[in-house]
Amino acid sequence: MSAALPRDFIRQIIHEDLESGKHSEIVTRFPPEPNGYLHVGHVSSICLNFGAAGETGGKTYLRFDDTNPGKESEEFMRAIERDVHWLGFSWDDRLTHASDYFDQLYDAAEKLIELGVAYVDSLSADEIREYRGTLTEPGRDSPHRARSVEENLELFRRMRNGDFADGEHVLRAKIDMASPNINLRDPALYRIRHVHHQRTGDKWCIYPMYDFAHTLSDAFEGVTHSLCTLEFEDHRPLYDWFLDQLQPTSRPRQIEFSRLNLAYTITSKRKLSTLIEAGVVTGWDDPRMPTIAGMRRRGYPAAALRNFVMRGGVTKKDKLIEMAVLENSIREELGENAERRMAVLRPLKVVLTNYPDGQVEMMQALNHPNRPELGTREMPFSRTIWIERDDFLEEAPRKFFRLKPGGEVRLRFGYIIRCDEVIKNDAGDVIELRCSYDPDTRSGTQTSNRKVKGTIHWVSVQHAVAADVRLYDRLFTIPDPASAADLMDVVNPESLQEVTAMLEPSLQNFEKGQAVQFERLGYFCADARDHSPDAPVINRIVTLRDSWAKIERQAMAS
RNA sequence: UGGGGCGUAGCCAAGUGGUAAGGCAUCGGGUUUUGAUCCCGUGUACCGCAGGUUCGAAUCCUGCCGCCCCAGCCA
Repeated sequence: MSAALPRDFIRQIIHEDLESGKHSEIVTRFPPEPNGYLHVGHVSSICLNFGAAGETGGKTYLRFDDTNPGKESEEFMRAIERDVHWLGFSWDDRLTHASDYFDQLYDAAEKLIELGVAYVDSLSADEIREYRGTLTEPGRDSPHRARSVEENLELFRRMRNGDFADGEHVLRAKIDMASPNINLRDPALYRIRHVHHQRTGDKWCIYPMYDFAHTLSDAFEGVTHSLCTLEFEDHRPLYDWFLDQLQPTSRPRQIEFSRLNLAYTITSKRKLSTLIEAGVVTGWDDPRMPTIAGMRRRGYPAAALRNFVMRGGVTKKDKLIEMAVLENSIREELGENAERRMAVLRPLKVVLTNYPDGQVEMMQALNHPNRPELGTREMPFSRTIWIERDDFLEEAPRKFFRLKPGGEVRLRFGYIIRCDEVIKNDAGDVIELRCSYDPDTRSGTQTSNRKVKGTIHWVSVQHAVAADVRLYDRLFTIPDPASAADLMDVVNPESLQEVTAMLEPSLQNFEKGQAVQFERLGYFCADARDHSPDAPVINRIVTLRDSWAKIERQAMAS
């Protein structure tokens, strides 16, 4: 059991801390800023935080880092809660906000002033930038750096009371303007913002900065291990500085890990919203979006996502994971659990000339070839059926074992048919096939042990249900779209293709969100938003592995 | 030419001084009424490079190279 658990370096630290008695219970937190939707990258953080704590009987807070009103909203909070919950994690009563601690944070700020390690600066933002120096040159002390404790206290209180306009003053930590670590060059702690806050209303007009609020929120909640991404590594000395100065009863430890990047996608909230604003996608939950909401709507199972990030592990190395890994996790999950159905994406009509007109037979179809306990369903079979256009080739290569003139194929759960005649329109397009069926070859009967190399799927024309099927492909044309000068240059114009497909009648009651495999095509789900029984809208989750496509590719290459 | 990180096969990733797990991908093959699943098999990884310590190093030391992050009153 425990041997199956991942033992990445963070979990190792956690176990050591438990064994050494440093901690008796592990407490972590997932601290999103509610200024956008969660994406694949967050899945890894969520699974790490909730996973590492949960595995040891510890607990995890879902804490909204809502220190920048104006950019944050309730809508995003609700979406985040929904996503984390859907992923399979719960926080019980541990749903908190940085804003829950605004009073304590304010008190802590005054304490820093009293300690003489924080001061009110009255330089403008531009001046502060100038004084900060550069990566290679030290900064200079602000002329206001030497203000007395009393003056600082008075100024800071007046800041809180609303005596000043935005930007007039800022509270800064007094650390070291010459530090090689720029985060230590007197970072801002509080800024004036006369903005309504989504939770605290107009109570405050000064708001704490991330480093200050985050460190103390961790301490207030008794967080033992504060896990964050690599870009905050430089902030750790500041994190520790706050703890050293204020000596809270609980001392959390910050540990950084690398974020997860997925090939052909982006995980920048800013860029994601650009896509929405530009109309490239329909919203945060567009099935092409790498957001949790988008992936959920696309039909990716939560378990697949969890397995996917577990496989990647937790390290400090920059990574760009191939799509194939994600797709494999999805196929693995769906292959095991999704029931099978038949649907024809690009229909080609086939008339079985020797099949009695008007006759309908009910064929027994397995819901899952490897799991007989999932039962069977009936599929009506008749004289006229739809087959996939791709399953017929007039001039077929030797290895093509589907339908071709004079050739035979098995209709899955049906009969073996032979193509006798190809009917074309004036333009020369194949519009119909005339075939004959072999009555002795009905699936399930022992009357025929004839074997044909190919088996194709089909749907009876008179019983078919038409549906709008959305075929999705990667949103970008290059593996690392974030590296593009202009994102718009690398969006895949063919990320969405819509077709009118023909579904087997049992799909009449396809339910929103339900996922099935359309045999030989891939996994599909009824769109959670647009689908309805009389106007089915279906998303392609992922295709099946396609070794025929590979053979074709190889043929093309040679 | 400041500081902080990271470098093990195409992509991830174990490994913590004893002579390189695993997954995905690839390429073969078997089973198959989904060219799916499943099952076998398949990789000289100069462990970034160069020195050094050691009986012995991916693991320790030194130097070098490459990549990422930091100059928001964003998080």
